[in-house]
Amino acid sequence: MLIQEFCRATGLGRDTVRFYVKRGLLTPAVGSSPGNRYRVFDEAQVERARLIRTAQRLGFTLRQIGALAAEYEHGGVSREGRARLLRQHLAQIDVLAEQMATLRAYLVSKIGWLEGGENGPPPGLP
Amino acid sequence: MLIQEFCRATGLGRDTVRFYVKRGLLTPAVGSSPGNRYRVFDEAQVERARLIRTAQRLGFTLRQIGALAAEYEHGGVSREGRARLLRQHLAQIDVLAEQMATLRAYLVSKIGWLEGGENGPPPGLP
DNA sequence: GTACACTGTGGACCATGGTCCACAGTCAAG
DNA sequence: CTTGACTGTGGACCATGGTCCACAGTGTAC
Repeated sequence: MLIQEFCRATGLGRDTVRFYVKRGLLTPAVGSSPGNRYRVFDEAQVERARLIRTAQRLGFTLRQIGALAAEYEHGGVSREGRARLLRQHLAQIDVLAEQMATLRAYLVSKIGWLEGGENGPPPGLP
Repeated sequence: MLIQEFCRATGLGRDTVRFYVKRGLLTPAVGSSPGNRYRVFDEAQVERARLIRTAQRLGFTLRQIGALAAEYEHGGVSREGRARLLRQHLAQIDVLAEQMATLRAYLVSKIGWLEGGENGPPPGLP
């Protein structure tokens, strides 16, 4: 598929896709026919775009995602190196999860307090 | 406490604190003695700074955090309005949690695959 | 072959969230 | 009363992650 259809498939903008390609996050084939330089995307690229967006929402930078995506595509790193890289990402996610749980618990208790007529003291951050 | 001690207490930089104050995220008293304009921070501000950093790591923008922080300080919104605001944040967190769980599961299975000698096909993103 | 949609490129521009710097006032210690 | 640490201000600068634009080539339909 060409860029427009890829944009529809992924929800990304044309310029965002160009930006990701420039960063090496997406690696479409180039030249749908000899003579042009149209980028040609396949399903693997669509899947990769989804991975990028997910990781991004989790607070990973495009730089980090580049490493993760390269791994995802079986980049030339050693098996141990790749596993170590993934464990780093995992640790990052687990830290995030803990903080998220904390903030979530705070929000839940605060909502309960607000809706319960504000009895007692307002809950504080743990 | 003055800004330097506040920075030590929160791990923020001087300029970052100034930046947050400008944005209204932190609201120190001004004037430790008549004649100066030194910002005076208390424990509530330290706690607030922690809330800001946590929320920020979870992907909230400073703009959103401003609203949350105002709520935290019992800003002048109605009880229903405040509860609604908090539920929005909660929903945002829950979406994030789901995506996080997905990516986490992918990472775990991929690590297992790498460490198990790469038997079978590489796990795909769910 | 002309029109029109689609594609490419390079570069300018933008918002966010800081970070750095020069310069000036404040204040406690000696 | 000077020195040095600390504070304030305004403004320049930076990285990240886009977004917009003008201009030019491509491809298809008429």
